[in-house]
Amino acid sequence: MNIGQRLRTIREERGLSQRELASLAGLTNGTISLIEKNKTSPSVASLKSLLDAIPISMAEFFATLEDQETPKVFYRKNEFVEVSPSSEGQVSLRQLGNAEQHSLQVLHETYQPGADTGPEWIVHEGEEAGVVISGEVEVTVDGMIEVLGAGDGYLFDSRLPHRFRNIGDTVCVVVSACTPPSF
Amino acid sequence: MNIGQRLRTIREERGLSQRELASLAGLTNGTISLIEKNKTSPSVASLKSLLDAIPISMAEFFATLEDQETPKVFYRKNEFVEVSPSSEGQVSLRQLGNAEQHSLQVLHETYQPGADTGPEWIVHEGEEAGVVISGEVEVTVDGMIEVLGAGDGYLFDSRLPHRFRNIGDTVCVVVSACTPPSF
DNA sequence: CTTCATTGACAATTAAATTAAACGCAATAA
DNA sequence: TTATTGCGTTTAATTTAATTGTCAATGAAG
Repeated sequence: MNIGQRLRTIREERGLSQRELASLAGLTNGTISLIEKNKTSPSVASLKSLLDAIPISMAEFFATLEDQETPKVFYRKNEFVEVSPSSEGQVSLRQLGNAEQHSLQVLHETYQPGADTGPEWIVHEGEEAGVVISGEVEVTVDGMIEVLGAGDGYLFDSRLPHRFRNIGDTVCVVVSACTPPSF
Repeated sequence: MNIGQRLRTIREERGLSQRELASLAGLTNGTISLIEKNKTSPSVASLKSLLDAIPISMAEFFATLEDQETPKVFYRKNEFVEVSPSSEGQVSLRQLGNAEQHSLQVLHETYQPGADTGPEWIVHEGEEAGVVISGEVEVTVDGMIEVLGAGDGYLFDSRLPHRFRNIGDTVCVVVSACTPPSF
């Protein structure tokens, strides 16, 4: 659905800061930040307050949001959705399309030098594969460690504990696919 | 907004029970019950799940909801919204219009025999007045107690602690007004 | 009438959204 | 430099929504 991007767009169109809109709507700037980053799904009541303050109707808000929602096939690079859970800026996971509606999740991943998805192990259902586009990444799967460079790839059962680390001194870019989508 | 009534209407149009819709949407029947009674404001994500299961788009849902939202002046009796906080069934507070947008709140109140808004005192901003339509009600305001019958009325500063009790053996009906709306 | 199934509602618990207070960053001015 | 202001973000605590496990009421079947 990407409520967040839509809200941010119309907020910025009006030249409002998160704090300004927050005070108009009777909410806090923190809440707006979380909503715009799709870290939380606002209650209908909260969203209504925000839209009343802008102002724009719920129907309008969702109309243009759902228009672009007819089976979408092509995505420009700025349409990828950032989904990195802990946003330390070290790891960027940019998702192709609005997942959840598909049984396939494709990510455009960027690992800054030193970036690390661990040390807690990632475990989830499905299978996972990827190709390294540039840089180097150390991939650990169920105890097996390998350093992959541009052109290399991986494929494993996601239920095996796994971890990614950029141990080099250049940015590492990976394109990966998971099924079913989860993380 | 009355999300609840709108949801209930379209759900019943499709001949779905709360449980059926709940399982389709991946929620629980309890949640739907609360939403339909306007006891909670669902998250956009929850509402989306429900509407996808019906199915109907968000825009559609809010469009017809906001259509009837152009400055409404007349209300049929079935359009009053029940707002009694603790629904013991003893006290019914049916609100004229969709408050919050107005600085005046009018309630059509029904007190069953023995019904009591106490013993905790009600205190809020504004003024409050009412007329007894039928039956008898004991009204206590700031320690002053009076029993009012059909045709009688009251008017006081809402900041004074107050309480209503139907001490008779017949249903008591009162029409009241508050400003600003709150309870 | 009893039994079984289904309905909507509710209280207590769990999960999630929201707040309040910070933080880091960039631009500006002293 | 060193404050100062305004921005978006983040974290912990609080508030609110959602779930779970009932409950009484209704209706159909035996």
